[in-house]
Amino acid sequence: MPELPEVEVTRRSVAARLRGATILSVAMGKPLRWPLGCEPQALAGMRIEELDRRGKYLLLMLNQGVLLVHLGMSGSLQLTDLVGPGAASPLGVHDHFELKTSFGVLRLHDPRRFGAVVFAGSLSDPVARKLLDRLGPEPLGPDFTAPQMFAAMKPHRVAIKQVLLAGRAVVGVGNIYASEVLFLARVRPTRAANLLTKPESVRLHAAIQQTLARAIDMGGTTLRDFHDASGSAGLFQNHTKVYGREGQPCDVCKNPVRMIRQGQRSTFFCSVCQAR
DNA sequence: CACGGATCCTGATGGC
DNA sequence: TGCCATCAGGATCCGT
Repeated sequence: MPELPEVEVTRRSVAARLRGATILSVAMGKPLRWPLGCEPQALAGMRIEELDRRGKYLLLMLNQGVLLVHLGMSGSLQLTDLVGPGAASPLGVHDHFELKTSFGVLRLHDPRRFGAVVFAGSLSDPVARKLLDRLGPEPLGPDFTAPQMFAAMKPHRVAIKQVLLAGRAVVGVGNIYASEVLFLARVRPTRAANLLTKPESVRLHAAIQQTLARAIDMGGTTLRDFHDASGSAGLFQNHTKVYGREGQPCDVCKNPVRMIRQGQRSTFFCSVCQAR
């Protein structure tokens, strides 16, 4: 499910309510992608000082460490009251991690369990660095520039869409937004990354920033089950130009949108608007 | 290093 | 209705 916009929407929906909360207890369901890395109850008593994000990782900054939360393909967070009418019910079959805090109950719901919650002593801890070090620049941050992205494409002769997904040239662009961004930039997804021209890299850079920012503003993309921590669905799925629109007329030229497979993932594009 | 493919897991969907 | 194959928003690991 979640690409960068969905994680950011999740972060925003949780941050204001959990900042300053003290962890009271921890409950776990089935194993996630990676082990937590500490005794669950060792988190009790720690305080959540800030909620940050790096790529698709949500970072719960604690006074004695950090929890790195990844939503995988099907994860979402839910935040409910600790007591009262809106209080959390017992853990469901797909609830695999729960933090009871003084300000509310935070749960990770993740049917496919590709998600993860990992504790590290700090962001410079090897545990955290192993996950974060390889990530490319933040698409909405100052390190992401058209020249930097152009240079990052140079070592790669594979299709540009796959390079976007790999997260080294820029982080956070997943399968939906990769198709959208390439359409907006008028670059064919199959183009060899190292053959991207400078003008194209300028267009692609702008398309990435614009598309992700817009998706965040719209609350992300809800295809089937994404919701922010308060339960609200996103709206961006109503505005995709190519993703999920195989056979439908292109917004710009009316030619049918095509679907191909690249690396076992679907790619959508317009063969006229994205001629090469 | 770069690349392609298998892999983790569950649920929805479509063909027969 | 059941059964089977395929596909789904991610990302790592392994062999070449």
